[in-house]
Amino acid sequence: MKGERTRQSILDRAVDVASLEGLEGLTIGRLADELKMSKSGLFAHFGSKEDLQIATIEAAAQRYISEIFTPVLQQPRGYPRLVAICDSWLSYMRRGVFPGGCFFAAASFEFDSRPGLVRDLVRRMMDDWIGALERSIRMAQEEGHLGAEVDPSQLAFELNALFFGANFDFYLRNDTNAIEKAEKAVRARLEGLRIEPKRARKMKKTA
Amino acid sequence: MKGERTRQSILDRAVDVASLEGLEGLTIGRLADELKMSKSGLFAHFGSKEDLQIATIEAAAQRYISEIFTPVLQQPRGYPRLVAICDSWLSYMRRGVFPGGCFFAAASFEFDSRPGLVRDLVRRMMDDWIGALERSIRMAQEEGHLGAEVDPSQLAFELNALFFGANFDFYLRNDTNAIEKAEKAVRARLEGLRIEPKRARKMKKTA
DNA sequence: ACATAAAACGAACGGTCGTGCTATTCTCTC
DNA sequence: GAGAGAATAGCACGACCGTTCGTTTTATGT
Repeated sequence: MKGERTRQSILDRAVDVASLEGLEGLTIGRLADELKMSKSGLFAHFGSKEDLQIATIEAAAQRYISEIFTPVLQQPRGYPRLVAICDSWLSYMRRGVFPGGCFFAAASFEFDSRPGLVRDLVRRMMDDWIGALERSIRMAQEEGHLGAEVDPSQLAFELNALFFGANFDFYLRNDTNAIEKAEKAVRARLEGLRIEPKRARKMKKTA
Repeated sequence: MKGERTRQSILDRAVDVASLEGLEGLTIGRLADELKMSKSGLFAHFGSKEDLQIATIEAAAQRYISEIFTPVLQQPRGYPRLVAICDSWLSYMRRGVFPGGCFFAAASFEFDSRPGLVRDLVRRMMDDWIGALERSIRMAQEEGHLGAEVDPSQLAFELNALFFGANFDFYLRNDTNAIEKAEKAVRARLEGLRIEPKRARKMKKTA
């Protein structure tokens, strides 16, 4: 099917444009021009602007997952994998996977008070992301690498905040040390909570 | 002058709308309808959309400053004032000073990769804000409340990130504990760096 | 190679955008 | 309270928005 290939190339570009101009700033005419196709030809792949936005978010999520999670799945469960996820996020920022900064940070702030299907999806995606962070924190607890008193939801909140902070400092303020600052804060926070390997006890229990 | 009063009422509304729909989503026609005046009558106060956006940002900054900074200036310099600023920010979030969440968090992520006068102004505003945070951290060092090894730019980065994180968690994820999470993280971070007044040491337990 | 279905196009629609211009209405000052 | 000047309204323009529809091109299966 040729259609599927075209659709994918549209979405690839749409993701980049949306990371730069926002999901609402993404327009069908402009996208069509950039891809040298007609507005109506492009439009036919989606049926509405909202559907295009939704498909764009889904495409961005695929990129996000494959850039951040796929590489760390081979890391050993627990603390090492948690650190790997954080490093992976910061590397994803450094590599400029989306030209306008983290797609989901931008979409989160763009749609945080705009009811509709798009907002609902953005929220679901971010719930998944925070949920994944929490899960990896819990795994580290189960492996005995983090104390049981650590609140996964609290720690996930803090780590995510530092990531968004890095995006802000890097893309708006053009602080070349933005990512190092986030890295430093993340490392200090995690190491402060870590149970040192020598004295680490294995406490494999399902919560 | 009547014009000045009208202009102010336009900007009051513009700030609210922009916090909800973004500075780009703010349109002259819609704003005129809401204020029951003509597009051209409203437009005449500014001369261009970009000027309206810039005036809106300046109006939002006034609100920001009067809601966050003015109340804390009577706090004693140093650690108490630094804590007061943080508390004040979180209270500002809790009170819903802008209906769509922190105006500047939204504007920061909307314009972080959109060259132009608007972006330049948003950036200057955020530089000022971070600068103010850094200054209050340095004051606390000068007063001997924080160790000299603390890097003001690093700490300001972290505090700001936690504030933005609260905005994200509260407005997109509707987490009613968002602000408490940020508060907890901020308090823990600051207390960890604090040099306890010699005579006033007391045991504190944190849940 | 041909029939058929999929994909892309071109033109047009009603709306809204930002922005001019001119005319009218209101508000201050004397 | 009248005249001057500021403030607002009315209307039109061109550009672009998302969307529809009928046509033409291109790809696919036999």
